[in-house]
Amino acid sequence: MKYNFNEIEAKWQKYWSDNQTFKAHNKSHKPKFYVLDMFPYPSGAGLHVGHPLGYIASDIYARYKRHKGFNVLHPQGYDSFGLPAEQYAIQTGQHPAKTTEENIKTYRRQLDQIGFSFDWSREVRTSSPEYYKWTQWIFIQLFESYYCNDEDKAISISNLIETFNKDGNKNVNAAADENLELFTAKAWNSYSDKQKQEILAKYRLTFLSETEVNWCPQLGTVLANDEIVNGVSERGGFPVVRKKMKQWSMRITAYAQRLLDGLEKIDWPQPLKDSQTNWIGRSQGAMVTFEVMSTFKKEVVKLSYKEIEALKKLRLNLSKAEALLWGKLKIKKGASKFRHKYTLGAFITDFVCVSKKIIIEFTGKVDEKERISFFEAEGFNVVYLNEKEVLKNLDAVVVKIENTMQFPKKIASNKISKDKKTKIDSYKIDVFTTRPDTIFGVSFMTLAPEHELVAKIVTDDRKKEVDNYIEATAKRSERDRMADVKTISGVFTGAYAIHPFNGKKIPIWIGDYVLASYGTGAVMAVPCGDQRDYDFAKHFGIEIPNIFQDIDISEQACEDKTAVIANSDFISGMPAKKAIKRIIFELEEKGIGKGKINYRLRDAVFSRQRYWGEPFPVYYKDGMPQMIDAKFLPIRLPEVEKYLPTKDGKPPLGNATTWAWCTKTNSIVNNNKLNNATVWPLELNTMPGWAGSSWYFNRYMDANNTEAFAGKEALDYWQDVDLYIGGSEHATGHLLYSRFWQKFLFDKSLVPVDEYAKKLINQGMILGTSVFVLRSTIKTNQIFYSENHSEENLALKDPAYQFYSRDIYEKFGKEGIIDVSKKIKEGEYTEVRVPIKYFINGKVDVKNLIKDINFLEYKNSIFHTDGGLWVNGVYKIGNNELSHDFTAREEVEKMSKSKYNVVNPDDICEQYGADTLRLYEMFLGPLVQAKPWNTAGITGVNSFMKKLWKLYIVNDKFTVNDDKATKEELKTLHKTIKKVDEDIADFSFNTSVSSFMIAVNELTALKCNKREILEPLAVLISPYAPHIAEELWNQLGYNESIATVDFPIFDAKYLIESTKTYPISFNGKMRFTMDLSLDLNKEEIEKAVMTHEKTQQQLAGRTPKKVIVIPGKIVNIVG
RNA sequence: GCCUUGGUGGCGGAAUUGGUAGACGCGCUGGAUUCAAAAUCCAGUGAUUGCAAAAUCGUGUGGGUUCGAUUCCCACCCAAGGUACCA
Repeated sequence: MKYNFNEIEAKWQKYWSDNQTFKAHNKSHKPKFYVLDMFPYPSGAGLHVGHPLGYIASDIYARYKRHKGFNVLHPQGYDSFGLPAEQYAIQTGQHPAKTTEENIKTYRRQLDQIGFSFDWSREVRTSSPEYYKWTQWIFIQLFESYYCNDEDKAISISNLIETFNKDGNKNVNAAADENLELFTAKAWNSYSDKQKQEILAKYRLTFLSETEVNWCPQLGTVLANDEIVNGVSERGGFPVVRKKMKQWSMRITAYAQRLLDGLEKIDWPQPLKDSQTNWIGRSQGAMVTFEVMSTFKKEVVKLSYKEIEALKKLRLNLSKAEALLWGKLKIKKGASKFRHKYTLGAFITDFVCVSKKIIIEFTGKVDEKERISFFEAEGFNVVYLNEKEVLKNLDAVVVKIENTMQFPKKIASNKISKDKKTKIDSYKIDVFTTRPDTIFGVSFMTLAPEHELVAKIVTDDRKKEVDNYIEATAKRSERDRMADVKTISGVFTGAYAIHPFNGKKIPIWIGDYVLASYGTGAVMAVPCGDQRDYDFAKHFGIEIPNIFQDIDISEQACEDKTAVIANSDFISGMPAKKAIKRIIFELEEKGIGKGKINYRLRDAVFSRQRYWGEPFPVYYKDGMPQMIDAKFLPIRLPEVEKYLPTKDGKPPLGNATTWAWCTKTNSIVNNNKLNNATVWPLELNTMPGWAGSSWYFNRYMDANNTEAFAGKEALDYWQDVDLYIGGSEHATGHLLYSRFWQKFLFDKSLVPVDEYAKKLINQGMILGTSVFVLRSTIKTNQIFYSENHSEENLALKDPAYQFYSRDIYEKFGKEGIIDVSKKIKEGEYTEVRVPIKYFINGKVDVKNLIKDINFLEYKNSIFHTDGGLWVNGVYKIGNNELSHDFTAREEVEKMSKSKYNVVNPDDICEQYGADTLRLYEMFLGPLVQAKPWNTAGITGVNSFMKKLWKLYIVNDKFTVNDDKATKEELKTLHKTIKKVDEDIADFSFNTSVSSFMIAVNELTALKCNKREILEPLAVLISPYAPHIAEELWNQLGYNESIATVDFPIFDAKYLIESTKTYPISFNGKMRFTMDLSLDLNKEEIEKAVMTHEKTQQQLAGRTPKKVIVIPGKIVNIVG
């Protein structure tokens, strides 16, 4: 009987599966314990060695807890919607469902082969309709809810409607859009259904909003941030533009404070909590409004070139009603002459008769209010029309206009008009500051260069400089602008703001250290209190008033909050805290500001323009989104012919022919039935990757429930996750969004707890070796040889990329590839990752690389190898040994499919067995630390397994006997029990493996083959190496699985020592050791040490100044 | 820039509340076994000097606290991950 791991592992894996050993029960007298892994995305590359790292750790924990008497829930599933499957579908035309199914099969085989104790009866797949039915259901719940700030929780939108019916919205305190308008109950009840829906959307927890996306016209898709490198698409290098798109958003901002507060009660790693805290970005301060001085520019704002161009187009593109009306109005001459699309101020009017001061406008413009006040302030009479009435009775409309011209309505008195005028003419700058107490120290303001006001306030003489600066800024990334604190740059706009308290003129600058995306994109600069403002002021010679008492600011700003405020009118002499309160009070009194808590967190975009994701349960009636009744869920993903966006840029679902909602039959019907009455278009976006993963941990509790996302009884029993293991890269994605959803579900009383994971551990990632090859950035028709090749040139039919062996680059390319090709200049080449599997013995296997599915675009490329080159996949020149060699650069980085550097665990299982793989991955180092993958040490772990086996089975015979264990044997055992208990509690699995090795080494040396020792040892090791443990347990004579056998109990009595080997140090340096009884007291120890000959030898006649004796620890002789 | 984590032999990594630095494993060297190899077993293995006994140096760098520092404090350097704050 040899240690045949393949046989043993297969045997026990089958046993576990046949006997459902790890099935968790929703009813049990045992205490519950829920161990969860972040479920994997089933990519085509299969499981890599980085995945199991966390899974092995959690599996050890789960198995350990079973031994400790817990009812353990340890499930697994697949986050199976995602981009790679879709990308593959685009490339190969295969349905993502099909490839996903295949990939899952591979994953399952690989997971099974490592021997995880998952309860597979609870498997979930986010892409299965039975699962996403409930994702859609939760989405509907979010749509039907709003966040009430008074109750501090989400409640049903129907409550809100009731309030509107009774009181309008004046008393509503809810998380909502910024641009809310007040309305009365009367007004509410007079609104059309559409208007009501528009207002409610501003409150709902999920809503449609215009959001900017990265649009790549050439690829015809929206790109994720990490698909963009240096402003162009990673694939293909095409330009990317910012484009506005209507998308679903989640009002996560409503939960900002609770997400922050919740962090205090969960045991998650501090760095992870920090990044969530920073992501939410709470800062307390005040909003202050500064008025811009309007001493110049009485003239109306000029339109930019772009706007004029747009105007020309507008004039050509009249609506039917407009065209009809223009036909009537343009014939009027003289004082009654009308112009159309004429600009007044910053507004474009529909029609205007300047001499008679009449404006004719179609209703329904977004900025209608501002238009009215401006037009009226300018003394115009405005006639409002709607399209329908023009189309219906043109003549009546013309009569109406003529009447107005004859009997002009008296417009508001001059005085009010003037007031309004100043209001319109003067711009305002809102700033958020955490130090409103320093407001008297403001000596300039800085706007972000992209701030919308910049173009409006800049003076003519500064315009050119400002424009140049804006252009230069646009090229810099936000990261770059933030990180670079050394370069101080900015431009004065020529405009001034007015200090709200002392009326001083404050110059307005723009500077790229201010980001448009943060706060209001404007800063009130206080150079004496902020180092960056200080540096800016110094650099440009701006005044630096000192508002701190007895503080020298000649060298640097004072950012100390304890400084007392001075030279600040009514707050002089106050400490910061008091001054802040007073200023906020004054700001509120004057109506120019208020105390505010600002969050950096923004509402989360919840749409993707992709195929392979959850469809929304939404159809559009007259352009307004409608939820499909929950009883008709799931709304299944439709079939499409192509997974690319449609020609007119709609998401891939736009290709579906059966994708309309019939409200009569409540079913999905063919698009040709669309009738704008009973059949309406369905939503074309799909949900993002984080939708399905935001609640899956609840589904596992009751995975097969068809009546609810999970039954109440199951939810109440399992409550929450006791241990969650996963990577820290999900800190601000999955881990924040899922907390948000959980809190929402909690508010709706759908789950019993508002934090779903008590404890979380981040496993460190496994690093892999990536291989980079050099490629020209452009395709050329000519192939040029480097000097060691022939001199001839070849002309290609089609232009192709050129790849260069690293050695060629090293030899010739130090000053750029120019020396190699004589045409490809420096900077015109780039690095491309290639899969590690084509990197053999330090060389790239070009022949097979170009056949790879991901490299099809390089099929016809030219590869400059060390001794020749490949053209069109054929080897052209050179026939020596070197000629096929293609070298590349290696780099250690995160192991990931997208980096093509994954290593598959299958080979290791095959060669050494799953138990060895499990132990080895743990033995690599601390769980939480990142470490490079290297199989060098695996033989050591494998030989440990063999040694363990040999303790029980010698010469193929089971040799365990019932003799009494010796003191030493018991000591080894209990030492190990203690260590393993402690290590598991600390998640220090690597040291456990070491202590197993030590134990086995010691027991081997003692020739121990006693049941009293070897039985507990098998249990001890079973969480780590379950297959061998089961087999040994079976050999020991048990027919039941070892999985729930009680864990050995540590007994300290076996570790009691009578002597201690004392290290004897001289001036802190250990010189020799002495065995002494632990019964000795300080004096006795000192005496024994001092009389020892080695001590005398060390002292060489000197008398020690001091002797430090710590009984049981150390002796140190000083002198 | 800032935040987080980390920096210990040739390599992965150990080291209780400050108390014998380098456990355990790999690799390497030598030996046993073998016709030979694999496998297995035994011994050695931080560096320098030395026949040895032993000595000196050594946990990223420089300081400090202490009888004693990988561990605590200060300053700095490097690497990886993240990128929000300072408005």
